[in-house]
Amino acid sequence: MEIPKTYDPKQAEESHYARWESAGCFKPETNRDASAPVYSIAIPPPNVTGSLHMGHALQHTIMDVLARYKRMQGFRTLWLPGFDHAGISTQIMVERQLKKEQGLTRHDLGREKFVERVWEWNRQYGGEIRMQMRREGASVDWSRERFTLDEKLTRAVREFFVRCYEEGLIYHGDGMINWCPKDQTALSDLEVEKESQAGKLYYLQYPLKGDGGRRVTVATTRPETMLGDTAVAVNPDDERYGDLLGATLELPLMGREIPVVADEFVDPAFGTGAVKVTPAHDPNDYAMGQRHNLPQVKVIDPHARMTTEAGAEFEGLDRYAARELVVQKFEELGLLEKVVDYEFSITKCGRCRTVIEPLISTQWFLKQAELGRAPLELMRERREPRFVPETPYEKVYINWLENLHDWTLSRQLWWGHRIPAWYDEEGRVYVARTEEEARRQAGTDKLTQDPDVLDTWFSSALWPISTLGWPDETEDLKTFYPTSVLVTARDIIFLWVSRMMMTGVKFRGERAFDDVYITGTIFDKHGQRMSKTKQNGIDPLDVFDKYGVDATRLVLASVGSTDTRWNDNQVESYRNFANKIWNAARFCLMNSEGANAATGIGWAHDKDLSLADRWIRSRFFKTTRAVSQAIENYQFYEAVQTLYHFFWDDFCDWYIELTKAEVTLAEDTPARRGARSRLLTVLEQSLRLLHPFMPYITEELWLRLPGVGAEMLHDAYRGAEPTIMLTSYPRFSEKFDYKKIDEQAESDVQALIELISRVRNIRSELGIKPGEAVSLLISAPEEQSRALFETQTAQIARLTRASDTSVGAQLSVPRASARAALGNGAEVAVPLEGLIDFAQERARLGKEQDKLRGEAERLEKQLSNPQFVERAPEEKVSELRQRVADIAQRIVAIEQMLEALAE
RNA sequence: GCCCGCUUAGCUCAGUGGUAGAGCACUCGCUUCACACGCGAGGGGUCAGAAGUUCAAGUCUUCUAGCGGGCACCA
Repeated sequence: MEIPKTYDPKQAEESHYARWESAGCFKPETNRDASAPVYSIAIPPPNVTGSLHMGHALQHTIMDVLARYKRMQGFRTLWLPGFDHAGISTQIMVERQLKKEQGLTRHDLGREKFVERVWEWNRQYGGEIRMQMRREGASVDWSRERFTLDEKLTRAVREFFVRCYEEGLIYHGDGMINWCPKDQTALSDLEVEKESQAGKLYYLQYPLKGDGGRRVTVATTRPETMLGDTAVAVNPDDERYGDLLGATLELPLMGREIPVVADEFVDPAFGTGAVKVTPAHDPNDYAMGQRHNLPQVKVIDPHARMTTEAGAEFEGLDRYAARELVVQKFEELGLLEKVVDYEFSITKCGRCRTVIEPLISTQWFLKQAELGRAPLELMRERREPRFVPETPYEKVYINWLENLHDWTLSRQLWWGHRIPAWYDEEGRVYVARTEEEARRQAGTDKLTQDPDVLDTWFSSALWPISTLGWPDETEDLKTFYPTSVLVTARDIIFLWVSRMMMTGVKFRGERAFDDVYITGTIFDKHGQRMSKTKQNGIDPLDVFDKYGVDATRLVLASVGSTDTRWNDNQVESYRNFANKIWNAARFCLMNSEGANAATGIGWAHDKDLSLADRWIRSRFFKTTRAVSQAIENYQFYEAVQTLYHFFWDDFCDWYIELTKAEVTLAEDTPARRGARSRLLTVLEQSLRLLHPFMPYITEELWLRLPGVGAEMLHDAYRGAEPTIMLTSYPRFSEKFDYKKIDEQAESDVQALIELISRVRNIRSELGIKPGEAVSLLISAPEEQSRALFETQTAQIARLTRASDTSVGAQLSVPRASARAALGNGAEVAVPLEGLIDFAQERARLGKEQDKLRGEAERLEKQLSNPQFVERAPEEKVSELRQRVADIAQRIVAIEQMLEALAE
């Protein structure tokens, strides 16, 4: 079989996904075992706009590793894909495109045509993301793909809305909301961002009515809002203002009379201790206004321009122009006390970065605090869901649920779920699942539907249940809910995670997911957040092209839940690992004549197994156990490291090398066939272990192995096409497989490795050319190690490039030898007559002895501490004693070697 | 203001009480019949600092410094 020397990831990436997909490998129905346990994940639906970034690739890798792992274990596995309509951001992008290409606004087009255009956009970009996900190898069930605006999901949204309305959780009314003057819509508290900014604090003086010239000074960052002031508030305990309570001030520029009120909210230590109150344009002032029954004077309109109520001089002015004019007028009137530099935080629209204008507006609201109560109890009583990592996310989640505010649901947009509310000609509202139902309620068909749409996150909140068919009691819903894990980024714990828990608990009576895995953030190499505006993002597709999907997945799995700076070196090293796998398989395949991956080692017939076989089997099962535990505990870095070192160090560096002589025998003997088959079996099993992380290369190689076939599939997938993804994942059972862990074989091979390494060290340090053969004299006074070395002389000779190797209890060693002390009193000598520099060799041994003495000193100090001997566990103490004895023995051995070298 | 996280080899990061690790980078030697995306051998860390608990601390506690994050407030 011709196999290229270097692995080409593209070839494998193009070969397998379509086959897996068309064979139905991703569908849970492929699992024929009716009693199979269930594993399910609902993907965080990406926005259709734009393309996938590294954060998506990270989440998808984690989910795919879990899905493939569970699938191979025989779980009925569903990873459900889908997309989010992402109301505001999608609408903004299409509007931008419309402006750029045709110079039109959405209003020029009209609602219907505009929405049709957004659908068109979705069809175009959705395809791109599907392509990217296929490239990633994501084993999602495309037949169950969902979109938040699908008819069925829309039904779920209406059901959610109507039920909450009927229960009084949703209401229609006035409230102080975040308004984006550019996007012309209300926003929830979670869709706005605080930003700190350098600005000014203006000290304005308001004259007291009637009293000869007395003034009260208020401090403000927004002088233009004074036009809407309807009071000044002071703290009731503030003695400076005690006599002013109930007094009346004359509001400059407006001439309006406003009262001085007392309110606990006011902090006497801040500013002047007197606060101007603008109930119509500030959330805190709004609340104060309600407490004191103050009028609300709206002076700023939805375009952030001043209204008629702001007065003729200001009407129509932009808020910032009005600010300058107000300040100028105060200065002219001598009422501007001072202006100081001041850093404050400003609220901006999360999408367009426009400064938010708090406005009183009629909107739909959800009493989130009531919906949040059940999830909070679930967390407190049963600690569900389980957050990974637990800190800090569990606390973050709890804190959020404890402080819930009403959620502004309505958006003045066109792209999204239309609010299921209709108004009759008198303005009475009817909330219903359908227009017909609303008509029946109203007793008329002259109804107008509310023009607004719902916050995108309202439909997202239903994702785990709506995608499975809710409100219908579908088989999928019964089978796959609650989902097993949610894998997502930390910035949407409030926006999304908590809300899915609310709807899940409300409508299904239980958690939406068992676990919540929060991924880390990937920064650029300077530690900066990747962003489009900074143009410092790394496109996953570019990395796939450069290093291959499998290598990239290993990096992403290793990143897991830690924040990391992106580093190409890391990908390169895993690319090299993929190549290592490729070449190890290449070696096995080049030597596979007469062999079979299916029957080889059998893992059982001990009498046929060499020391190396027993050793690799033991290493393999320890690896299997460690990797499974790591995946179960979401310790992906640990899993990857374990696999990497097992494959590279144990399998390639030692097993292949130790068995090479037998595997490459010229004659086709039973011994050669057996060795080859065992080698193939280890490879085949290793590929299975690697498959969840590296789906492409493992499939590519697995299919080439002689002897693989449909009979190797997991019982649950009987009858399916042969593919590694449906084989059973190797497992280690403490009860049945404990005999496969062979500590004797492990310590024997460890001794062998030490011997070989010491000889190689001698060769290297003494500058003996690689081509130059040496002789080895191995003295092993203990029977057992002597037997070990005797049976392994061929391997020892091969790996140290020795021409002859003698083993004995106590061999006499020529003075001109380089020597090394080994365990169990053994030692190895390399006679080097004429090649050895005595001084250099003494120095080498001296260095080794110093190292050992340092360690012995430390250990003896510890052992001589009676407290340690008394209080430390006995096994610790005896372990230490044994080590000290071993080191002492080696020190003595080296001492003798040095004496023999003495002039 | 409250809460939280991080600080380990030049770089990116593992390591939740018992001999300080990996990859990359670095040094030396190798066209050794799977692989130079490789093989072999090396060098490199007072685990941010201080105090404490413990027989034993990178690991637990407290404090300090630097960096980062979340929440509240910001008139």
